[in-house]
Parts: sequence; structure tokens; C-alpha cells
Amino acid sequence: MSSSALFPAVAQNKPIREIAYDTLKHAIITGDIPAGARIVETEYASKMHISRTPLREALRKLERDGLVEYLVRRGVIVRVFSTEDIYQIYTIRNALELLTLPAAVQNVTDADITELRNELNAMDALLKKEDIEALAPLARAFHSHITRLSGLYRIIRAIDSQDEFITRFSAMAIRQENRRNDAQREHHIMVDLLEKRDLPGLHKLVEAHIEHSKQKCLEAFVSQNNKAAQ
Amino acid sequence: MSSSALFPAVAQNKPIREIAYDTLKHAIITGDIPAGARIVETEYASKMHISRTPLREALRKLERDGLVEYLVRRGVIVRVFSTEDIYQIYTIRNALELLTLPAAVQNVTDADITELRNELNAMDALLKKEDIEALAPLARAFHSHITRLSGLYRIIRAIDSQDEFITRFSAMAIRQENRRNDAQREHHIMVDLLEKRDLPGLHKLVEAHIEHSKQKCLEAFVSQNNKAAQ
DNA sequence: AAAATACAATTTGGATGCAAACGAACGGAG
DNA sequence: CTCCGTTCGTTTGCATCCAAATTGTATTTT
Repeated sequence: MSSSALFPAVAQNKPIREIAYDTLKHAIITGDIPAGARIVETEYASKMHISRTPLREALRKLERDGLVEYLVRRGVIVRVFSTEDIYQIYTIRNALELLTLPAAVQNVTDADITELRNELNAMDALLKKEDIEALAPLARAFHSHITRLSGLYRIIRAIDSQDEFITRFSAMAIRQENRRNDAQREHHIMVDLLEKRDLPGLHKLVEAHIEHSKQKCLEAFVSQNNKAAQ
Repeated sequence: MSSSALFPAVAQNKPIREIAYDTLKHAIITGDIPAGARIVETEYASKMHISRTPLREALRKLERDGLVEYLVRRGVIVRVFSTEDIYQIYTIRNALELLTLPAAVQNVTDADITELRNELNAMDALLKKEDIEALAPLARAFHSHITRLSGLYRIIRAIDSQDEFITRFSAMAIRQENRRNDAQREHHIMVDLLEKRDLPGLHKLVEAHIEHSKQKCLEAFVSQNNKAAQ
């Protein structure tokens, strides 16, 4: 079917609105639907071989995520980002992730440490293969894993609501040649500090880690925009 | 409806889904629709004299807010809250509001100070009349006003996404007899500190203010639950 | 030639209809 | 009497249909 060729990551048992949501989200994050583009409901409904109803529900969810913007009686457009957005999103992420650390240190088990180390190994392998496309989501999942240790699900949820941007931006940051290895080294140290239940050390490292990531992301964003402007 | 009193002009051309959203939100926050209750689409659609389409979009938005929960093929139920929820929501609010203070102090103008003082006067009057119903939203608006001074619209947005709970909970806190006057006194001092551009002082006060509010809210919640359990 | 107005086409907003799925109730068998 | 299976009703999920609004274009008027 042509629709499955266009939208491969489709789980059959999920509601169509969820599939539409995931598909559009991915398309926006990867840039397949460029920033500023208008999403006409009828157009995308027929393109995806679904009706407008689930598509609209997907678009509202994307609005919630801040990936698209609703204009009254004019439909949705894909949001355009500025360095200001990146700055603020990293600020939020930083503040919220740091909130989870005390509980994470308190709850972490040896089994968790082992799991985290396994994730790191997988990431090491991808880093060696220079498979950045695959590395970025794993890096995001790694951070998410640590925050989830806290069990503070509302805070986790608040972080996740920024997740789309974070994924998008940390992919930018990780693509920066000189950042990848530093970041991964920091990831290893994080697990070491978790194992030692060293909260102050972890706090300091995570804060610095996100700050580095922000800087690299901003650089990547600026250079990308300069290229686009030329 | 009462919300149209605040914004009479826009109420007319607001989409029905927004009206449905506001109406349901209010009903849930006030407890008219009790926690744990199921919201059947057809039932509420006919009750509100609208079709299911805008109602569904309203329900999805409420899901985003965390006020209701979607069960697959079983519709929505109103979420039940615990002290853990209150704790986490206040933790998030605290972290995010503090993030906005440096920019708020930097941007604040004399006109802003005057406006804030006007708001405080209105609140003083309501406090004297013991009109707690009317006071709670003004108190929330006052805080919101200060955070908005920062211009950090993404952070503001993140706070606003917690807004429903915050309103609900700060209403609980403000109902506590021994809290009202303290809170209002602190509000006055906040504006004084803003006027002096005293960031450290403001930071400290806001942090303490939210902490107080959290404590009172938790007390109110516990005593309310004890009453309900009896 | 420029501006304003009217009209047409496109597109969103909302209503309704239909099918599939889930749950509850009823009935039969052990 | 209890437990399991079947059936029927309720409710969600999705599709389609109708109405209203906005934008852009064309024509007319100044």
C-alpha cells in the first residue's frame, strides 16, 4: 500500500489519530515538512488516506507540543524556531531535569545501573560507526531513563512535553563533531556518579552537560541558518 | 457565562470547542464534575447542545492539561489527585517561576509597577469582603503578570500548562484562613522588591511564598480528604 | 492607475451517520 | 449454585456532509 510506504512506523493497533500524530511529528522534526509550511487539513488527510477527523485531533496534539501553531480559521502552520526558543527550551529542560536528580539518586538500583551501562555500550558502538541518526534518539532515551528513575511522573511529563524540541535540538548538538565524544564521556561519568549516589557531583555534571549541549546546539543552529540565508 | 464577563468581545466569535473546553475545565476545577467521573461524549454533547466533534477536541485539550485521562475505547474520566500530584506541581511551578525572575526584574517598567499595585488594591478589597471565590483567580493572575514581565514566553507557557492545577490548588491554599493575609502581604512586598529591582530578595521571597502556598494547600487537601472519607 | 468592492474558490468549523469494539446482562452447562 | 459463553446495547472511532468564513482575484469606479 502506498500509505504504508510513506508512513512505515505505523503500529496497526494504535488509533489512527495517534498514527497521524506520530507521522506528522516525525515529519516536522526531520524537516520533511519545513518550518513555516502550512498544513491544509484536506490535503494531508487525502495524502495519508484518512479522514479529516483523526487528522485534526493529531494537529491539536501537535499544537499542544508547540510544533505547530493554530491560526483562527486559517489552519495550522509549522512553527519557526529562533535561538530564543532554543535558549528557553534548554533552560526549562535544565531546571526540570535537575529537579529529578535527588529522587533519582535515592531510587536507583544496581539493576538500573546495569541497564544504563548497556545503553551506553550501544551508544558507544553507534558513536564508533558514526551513525548519528541512530545515536540522537538513544542519547535522548538515556537522559529520559535517568529522569524516570525519580518516579516524579508529573515532572517527567513536563520534560517530555518539551521532548520534541529537545530531540530536535540535541540531534543538532550531537552532530557537532567536537561535541559527540565529550557528551558521551559525560554520560559515562553520570552513571558512575549515580552508582556512587553522589548527588552533588551528579547535579553539577548534569547542569554542565546540558549547558554544553545548549551551546553546541545554538552554534549548530546559527551556522545552519547562515547557510540557509546564503 | 462567567468567563464572558472577563472577555465579552471575544466570547462571541470563540470556536465552540474553546467554549466547551473552558466550560468543562471550570466544571472539573470546581468539582461540579467529580474526580473519577466518566465523561460520555454523547451525553455531554447533548447536555451542552453541541455536536461531538468540538466536544472531543475539548476533551483532548483537557487530556493535555492532565485534567482528564483517556482510556482506550472507554472514553475519558476525570483524573483523581493525590498529595504527590500537589507536591510535584508546586515543585514544577516553583522551579519555572524562579527562572523568569531575572528577566522580569530586568524588563519591569514603572507602568508595570503601577498596574501590579492596582491589581493588589483590587485583591485587598476582595480580601476585606472575604470574597475568596473572586480572589483566587486574581491571585493567580497577579503571579502570572509577574512571570509575563520576563517575556520568556516558552517558560510562561510551561507554567500556564500547569495553570489549571495551580488555580485549583492555590484556591485551596487561599481558603485557609491563616494563609490569606500572609500571602497578600507577601504579594505587596514582591512588588516593592520588583520596584527596587532587588533580584536576590525577590527570588528568596517568591521561593518562600510558593513553599508556604504548597504547605497550606497540602493541609487543605488532607483535611478535605479526611472529611470526604468520613 | 490605484483603490475599493464584490464574487468565487478554498478551507476551516461543526454536525451527523455508520461501523466496530467493549462491557454488561442473560442464559445454558457443569 | 457457579462459571463460562453468547448476545445485545452502549459508546467510541472514523468518515462524510453541510455551513460559514477568509483570502485572493477580478472588475468597476474614481
